[in-house]
Amino acid sequence: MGRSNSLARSARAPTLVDVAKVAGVSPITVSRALGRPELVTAVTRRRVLEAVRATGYVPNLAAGALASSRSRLVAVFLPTIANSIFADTVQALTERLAAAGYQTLLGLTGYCPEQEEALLEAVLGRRPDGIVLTGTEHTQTSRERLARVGIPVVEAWDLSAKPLDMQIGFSHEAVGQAVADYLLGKGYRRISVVTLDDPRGLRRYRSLEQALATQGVELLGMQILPAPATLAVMGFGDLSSAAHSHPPLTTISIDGPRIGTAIAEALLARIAEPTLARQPLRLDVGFEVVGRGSG
Amino acid sequence: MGRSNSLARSARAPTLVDVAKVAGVSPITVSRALGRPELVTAVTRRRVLEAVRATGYVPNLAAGALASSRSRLVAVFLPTIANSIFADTVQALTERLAAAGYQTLLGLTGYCPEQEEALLEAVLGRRPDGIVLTGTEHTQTSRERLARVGIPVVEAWDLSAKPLDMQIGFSHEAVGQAVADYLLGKGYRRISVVTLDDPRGLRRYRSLEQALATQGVELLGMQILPAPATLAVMGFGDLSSAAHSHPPLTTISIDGPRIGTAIAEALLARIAEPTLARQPLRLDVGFEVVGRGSG
DNA sequence: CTGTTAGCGCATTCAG
DNA sequence: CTGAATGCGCTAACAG
Repeated sequence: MGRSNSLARSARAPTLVDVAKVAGVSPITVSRALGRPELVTAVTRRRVLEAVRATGYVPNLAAGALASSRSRLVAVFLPTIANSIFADTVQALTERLAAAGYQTLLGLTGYCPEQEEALLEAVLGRRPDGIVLTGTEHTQTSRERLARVGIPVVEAWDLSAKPLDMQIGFSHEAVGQAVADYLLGKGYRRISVVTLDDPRGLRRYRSLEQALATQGVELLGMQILPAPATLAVMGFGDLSSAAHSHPPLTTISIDGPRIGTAIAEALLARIAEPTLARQPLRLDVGFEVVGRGSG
Repeated sequence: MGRSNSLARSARAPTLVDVAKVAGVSPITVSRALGRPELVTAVTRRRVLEAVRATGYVPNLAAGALASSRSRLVAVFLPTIANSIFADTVQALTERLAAAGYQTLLGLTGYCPEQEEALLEAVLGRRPDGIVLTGTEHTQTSRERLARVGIPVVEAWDLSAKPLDMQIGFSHEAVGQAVADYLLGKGYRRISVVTLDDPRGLRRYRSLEQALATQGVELLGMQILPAPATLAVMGFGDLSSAAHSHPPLTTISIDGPRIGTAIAEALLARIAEPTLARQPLRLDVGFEVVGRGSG
């Protein structure tokens, strides 16, 4: 006893049983000391922790997941990682989840419901404890699968009439309306739209168009750009300084970190209270129109 | 038999055994039909697939991982999701991995080796088949753990003298040198630096400074910005159009997707050939200095 | 507060 | 080409 001190890649990773032997307790006590310390004496706990360090034990989460049917995994589906608008949210979300002992499974759907469906199929095999989707547009198959498996789901960044489970977002129609109000209020009448080819962008566009029409203003034109797009604004004199300053002329501002935290809290609550009936939750996190000099 | 047709959340998810019963074969045959179809008759395979659809079976990957000690999981550690410079790489990487049946575990380290270490500890419990790290700066503990567990590791976006395992990146010293050459060649002599507070940025800076010094040029000053930084450039006339055009005055261009694919290929190769001794691999993917009118 | 028993769902041996 | 037995490493029940 006591020759397991080298850095050599051991053929077999230490298990709970190994730790238990070293600590002189039963395997289940090790399990408890690690996972639910409050069920164990301070003394035994420290002995266990010592043995853990001595052995270099790292719990096998796959085994734990199988035995407990809790994977401690949350799947997060994003259209793309490139759109910085999700960055703050994902950051806050993963941080909060990590603090609660959960890990993040990343899925990239490319704004495509079919790709989302395929990804979902694969990810469900992991039995995640929660799933975060972007938007409210999903294939029928995805909807059925999600309804059947009963895993807590958050649809983020949007609100719709029939939530899968929980929704945390804002109304893109309201954004279009607010932009119209703002611009018309500033006296603008010659308005044009450039948007990414994504469902939420298009809905903002349609809402804006309609709101303008109500006031007798017609859009001068529009451009739909394919997914990874770059937009540059150039001009002379005041236009350029206005457009390039920060923030630009007008921005729709969203509290990304708050959304991320809200998503995490919602999921963790559902996970903690699985008996809770799946009563739809819709949280409108709102947005803000930030114009030059309005802040 | 034949009342399992509803969408009701069944108390128990169907297992291999359920599928086997429906298909009239043994469980192991179902396993093979799904995982290694070439070992099974076309006829039995289709019967199994039919049964899979009928039952709505989704393989439990945790059980599979436990039994086979292959998790089909790759952990990807990023400093932040906000830096778009990683976006292309991660996109290509996850796509390639997904195509090979692997899923991506996301870790955000915030440019902090200690946070990376904590994350690593947690993630190792998942027994990932591969790990992708950003950069070459890691705590001693992280290095030891990684050496011991023997999981294929790729350090991306940088090169160093002592690779953990595989490295795919470029020399940030070379970048600094190239930038110096470029700017001096253009006749610039009054040069200043703004960089994020990140190890690689600082190394580019130091290399640039030194390269300039060799030519008798001294930096006019420098600014180190804390992690999430926004930089705006404003001016009058030509300066503004030059600075705001796309690409800006000078850019260091990296082929993100290629790096992502290269990482995936390297990992998959190692995973497929685990008997292969851990011979360090260093792949320099290079970079390009793209200046206005140079392209 | 601790231990015993049992089984999570699957894939890897081996046989046939 | 298919099947039977066995165990991966852990935790949920119960008992003491």
